[in-house]
Amino acid sequence: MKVSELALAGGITAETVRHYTREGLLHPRRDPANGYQVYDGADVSKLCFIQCLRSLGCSLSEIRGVLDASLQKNVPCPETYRFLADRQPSVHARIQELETLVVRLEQTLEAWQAMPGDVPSGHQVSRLVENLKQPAIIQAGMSPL
Amino acid sequence: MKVSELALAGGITAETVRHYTREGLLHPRRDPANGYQVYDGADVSKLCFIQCLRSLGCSLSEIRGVLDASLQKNVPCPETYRFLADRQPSVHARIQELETLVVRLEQTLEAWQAMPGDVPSGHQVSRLVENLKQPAIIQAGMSPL
DNA sequence: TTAAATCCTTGGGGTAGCACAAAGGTCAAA
DNA sequence: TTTGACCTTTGTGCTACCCCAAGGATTTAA
Repeated sequence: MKVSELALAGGITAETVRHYTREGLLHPRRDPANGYQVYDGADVSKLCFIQCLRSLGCSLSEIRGVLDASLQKNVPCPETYRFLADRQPSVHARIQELETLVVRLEQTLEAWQAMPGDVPSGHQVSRLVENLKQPAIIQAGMSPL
Repeated sequence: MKVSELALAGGITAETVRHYTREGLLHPRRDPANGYQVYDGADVSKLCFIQCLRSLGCSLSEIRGVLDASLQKNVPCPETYRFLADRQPSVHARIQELETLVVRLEQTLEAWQAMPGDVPSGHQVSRLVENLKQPAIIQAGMSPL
């Protein structure tokens, strides 16, 4: 299969597939006839795995590491286990963070809606948004997870 | 207060404060004596607000928009309400996504641990990680939330 | 069969949200 | 007064992409 076919299967763009390939996450073979990059079914499931890890906050180089390790030993190795296990706390923390924020957000919006008048104005409203100005639960650098 | 003091108060780096200032999110006054950027208490709560919105997945330019609108009318305006309200679904979706992924992750790790032998190897393990290769629940472009 | 539309390639540039380093000015304590 | 920790601006680098253009290959439709 060609780039855009793999991209379609993985729900991403061909550009991103090319990017992953450039970064050494995918290893297509070359069609000698036309120089096209050729992927197979294994690359589709690899791509799903990549997307899971991306969504769990892993960088491309980390993912490359996991992929390379699994590939070398031809099986998911202890390093992969460690790596995945280490991810857990930060994912839980991120979920917690988002849940806290969404509650704050909802409180703010509800209070806003409950206010008399179509277009709430004045320092009434100012106090509502104060809710969203509370000190962040966010730890440095964790947000983009 | 100076950059690094504000940074400390907000739990971020001075570089990031400077970045936000360059991007027009913060508007410090200048100490004419030494050219230092001077911030006040309002900037601290502004910074908390910024971090909340960042954590909810807003870009700096979006945040600048909200901040400018609130500043112009001297009060959080309907646009701000709309903006915040529009955020809700994607935050819920992201929480859902992370929860699904974390369950998969835990299943994978539990199954891994339950396996006989200290260093699980062979195609036994391969099948475990297959769990993480299921088609992504992820919608294009939503992950970095 | 030939022309048009749609792929593919490489290459370069742009983006956000920072981090880091250089070169110089400032400030408070010893 | 000197040291060391701060501040300033400027500029470069990073990650994980996206978008565009030039030029070749392939597919499709007349």
